[in-house]
Amino acid sequence: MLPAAHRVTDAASFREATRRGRRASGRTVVTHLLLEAPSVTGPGVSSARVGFVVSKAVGNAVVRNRVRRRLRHLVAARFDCLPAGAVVVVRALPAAAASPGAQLAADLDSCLRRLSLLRPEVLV
RNA sequence: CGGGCCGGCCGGGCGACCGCGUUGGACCUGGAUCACUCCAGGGCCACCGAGGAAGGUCCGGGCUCCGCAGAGCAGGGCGGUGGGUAACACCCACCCGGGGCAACCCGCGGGACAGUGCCACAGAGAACAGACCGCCUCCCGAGUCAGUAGCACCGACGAGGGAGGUAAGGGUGAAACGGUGGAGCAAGAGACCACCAGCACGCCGGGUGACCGGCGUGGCUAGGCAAACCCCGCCCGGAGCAAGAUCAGACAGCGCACGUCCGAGGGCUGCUCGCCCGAGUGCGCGGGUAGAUCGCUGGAGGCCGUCGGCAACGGCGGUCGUAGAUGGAUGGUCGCCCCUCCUCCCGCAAGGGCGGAGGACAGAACCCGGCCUACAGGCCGGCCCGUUCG
RNA sequence: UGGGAUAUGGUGUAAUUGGCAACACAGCUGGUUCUGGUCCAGUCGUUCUAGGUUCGAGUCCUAGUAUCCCAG
Repeated sequence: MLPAAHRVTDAASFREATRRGRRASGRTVVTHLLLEAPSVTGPGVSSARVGFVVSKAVGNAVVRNRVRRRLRHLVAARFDCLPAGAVVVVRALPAAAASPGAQLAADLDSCLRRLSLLRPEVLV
């Protein structure tokens, strides 16, 4: 899926990515991208890292877990397109709770394309 | 066959590909070390990987720390009886009260002669009862009748008023100081009698007990609310795994107040006492860190058999023992089967077929025992009532 | 994790010891006016839900639901 080493796990990175990064939003997700963040990226970390935000407004614990797991699978399939050192934060909107996996994939691709991360031939 | 009551259990299955986490194994790379070996990273292989409620966090414990927690008051909880349990506000059995034809269900179910308080409206009267209508006796008495030729006296009736008697009846209310019948009386009344209901006391019998049954005596009647204050009995030290322990790492102090055995401040929830620690502490401003490891999963454990017990449960024997994340793993995409529903088609019907949709509630975070709440669908067992047949 | 508070027409708030659910604004209907406004009258409630105590519950008790706040 997505190994733990490629996850964003500290609050500072989340804050930097959501405040200073570029943003693209769809119907079900909002994607933040921060390229080459030296203040939060350590010297040994070279690959990209991804974090997820699924708030309580999305649903109860079961729904939130399901949304996050689907997004992790979708991001893992597109992980090679992310540049090294990038910090990506994917935030789920309440509409993501009732959406099927294909809808989430389309929205995520739309966001990544507008952030110029995805080549057209990779699109589903 | 129809309706109902109770208890127990499951809560999708199989397969393919791609993934995630813990643990273990061999291998590779790097580092430490004379070495044994250890640490970090990487891909590979193997095992395992959510629930009956994991949920709400409402109770009870274990565990950890608070110098092992003392007394009184306050505070909180519980409340029929007996048992079970580590403990409980839980469970089982029984008693009492209520509901149901029944199986069965429901009940915060101690005390109202220790005290204080409340019982609106209506009603005469609502808590040491009361007297509106009514009924009865006596007195006064407009007047009427009778009587007389007429009037008066005497006699009968009598609107109305007064003095008393009475509480059976009416009416109010959630609740009105026993019910029915008799005897009695001017009218009436437990003032009296019989039966019934209920209360108190005594004796006898049964039960561990709550309590139940019987007999006798008494006085004839004693309202409800303690989920109002309260009284009685029993129980409760505080905090919580962000407890707590170890390692690594960072920084910067300054001002004010009190104090160093005439003791600041702190611990024992709050107050008082008492005990203990005690040389620094409190407040304000400013600065720094919030990383790793342990705790961390074997526990009052599950299942089977047997014995004791009505049961909850307990004794003994055997057997199984496999989640441990930390921005938080346990998944994603499909195929087949199963169940339900819908459209259409075939068929007299039972039913069959193509296609489509749906399959609940819900995610471990220290661990147990309960309670409560949510839940598609399904399985098993026992019992009651009614109808029909034998 | 521990502690606390609230829920009443559409909205914001009341209701003394348990005893007729009140007020303002908004909405709707009707009247007044040539029309609109103003004004007048009327209308609008599972007192968050369920159960219980009581003759009687917005109030008392128990359980639940939702929202908010505080401490670490």
